[in-house]
Amino acid sequence: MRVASINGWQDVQAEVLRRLHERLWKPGDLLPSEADLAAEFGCARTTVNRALQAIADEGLLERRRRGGTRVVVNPERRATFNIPLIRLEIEQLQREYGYRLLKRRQQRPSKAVRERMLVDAEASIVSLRALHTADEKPYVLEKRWIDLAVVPAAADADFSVQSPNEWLVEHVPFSGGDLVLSAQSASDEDAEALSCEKGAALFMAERRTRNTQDATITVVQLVYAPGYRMAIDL
Amino acid sequence: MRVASINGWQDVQAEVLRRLHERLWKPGDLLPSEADLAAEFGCARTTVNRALQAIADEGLLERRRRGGTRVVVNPERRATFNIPLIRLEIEQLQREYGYRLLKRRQQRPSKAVRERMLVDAEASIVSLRALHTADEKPYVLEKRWIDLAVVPAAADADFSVQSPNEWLVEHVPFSGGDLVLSAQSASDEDAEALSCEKGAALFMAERRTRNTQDATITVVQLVYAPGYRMAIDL
DNA sequence: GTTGCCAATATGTTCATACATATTGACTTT
DNA sequence: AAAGTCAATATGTATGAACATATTGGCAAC
Repeated sequence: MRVASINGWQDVQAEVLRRLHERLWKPGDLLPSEADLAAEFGCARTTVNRALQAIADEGLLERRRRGGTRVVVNPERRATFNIPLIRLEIEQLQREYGYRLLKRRQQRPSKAVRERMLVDAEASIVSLRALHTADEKPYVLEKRWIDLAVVPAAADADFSVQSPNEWLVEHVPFSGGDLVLSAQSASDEDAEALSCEKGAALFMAERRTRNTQDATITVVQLVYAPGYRMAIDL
Repeated sequence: MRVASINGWQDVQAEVLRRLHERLWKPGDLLPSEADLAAEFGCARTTVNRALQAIADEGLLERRRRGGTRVVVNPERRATFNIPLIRLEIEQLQREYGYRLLKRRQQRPSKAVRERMLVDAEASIVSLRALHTADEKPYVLEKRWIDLAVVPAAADADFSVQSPNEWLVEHVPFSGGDLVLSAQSASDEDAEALSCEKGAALFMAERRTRNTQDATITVVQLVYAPGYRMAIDL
């Protein structure tokens, strides 16, 4: 007997994963039915189901009713990573976190901002610039725009002590959004705020957050100081 | 009665999510026990369990035995994204995919490569440079190193017709790895291969792939042409 | 041959029950 | 007080049974 002892669904998952890695079941292959596997492993079909579901969620298996369970051909690696609060990210590096509000204006959106936020020209927007530092050194420049029509309370919020991100997390329920990562050359503004050369290669994350009614709450550009690396576990 | 009809676990999940978004249950709050919720929703505890597990997997709830289910304080947004084959990524943009092997050498690793691959100086490494094009224009420069001790077959593989990535996916079972995203200034080599200015800001993804024995199979640096944006759904 | 229908089948999901396990908190002992 | 003990409790998980649902493939009607 190959299988030492299959008790829980995690054991089933481990065994199935082993067979996948060993290429005993190759990409494109059809797996035995849940019932057969349950019989082989000596457990309930429910248990096998749980295990296969978990693997399918990871993207390694494809399951269809009546069609059975199939090994995915191009196992697209799916990475999941967290987007922490900047403060926590810095503190986790054992460095001292600092925050400074550089600029705050309330205005009509420019064309560029309108496109990013999907709002019209009459919208009232709070525009912010803030710098997060690690051990007194510039870590990331935060450029943020908040739609006052969606978050009226932002007009009176004091962003000089608490970063917009933390304020928003605390005060506004949000649901979805999207994230775009890119590389940008440092503009004059970036270079001054981050104390780096103009034209330096900067890592940028732009994030749009929507509420449950699908209205844009806020858009933020995080422009990191040169040398920043975003690590992701696979 | 607020709840129209709770049949399946997805309904329970939706209702719980609604209450989280509405801040009926605030960050830090303790939820009612599974049994209580099951009673309220008129379904089995198993069903509630399934729903809460799913939400916890998304990172919005924290569950501990005996401790109950708690709303996470800082709902770290967790993003999941796929890392497609470059060919598929380009084809999905409705552009014509092209591939060209620029250089191939078999050598001892340099110090930089040793650090990245965690191998010693006597290792035998296949070093590759390849260019992926979209509509004939440079899309991404692939710099790859393969450890022949781990993948002997790579010595005889013909990478002039098939990209290393696709060859590896087909021939080598792998399990884990890590990924680092960053911004880099274009080196002379980068500028020439990607037909861009030297010093331009380039988006780079560096990926290390390990096999089941935790040995480094391959390290790849993907240096994208200027303007590349990596989009991620949240 | 083409179309339409039906039965077989594999996964999806619910349910009640039972037991496992971690953790809390009260109570007891030192 | 401090430390140890133990029962109560909420989640974690297994099970068998049942029904739901999608999909396949064959058979029949046209």
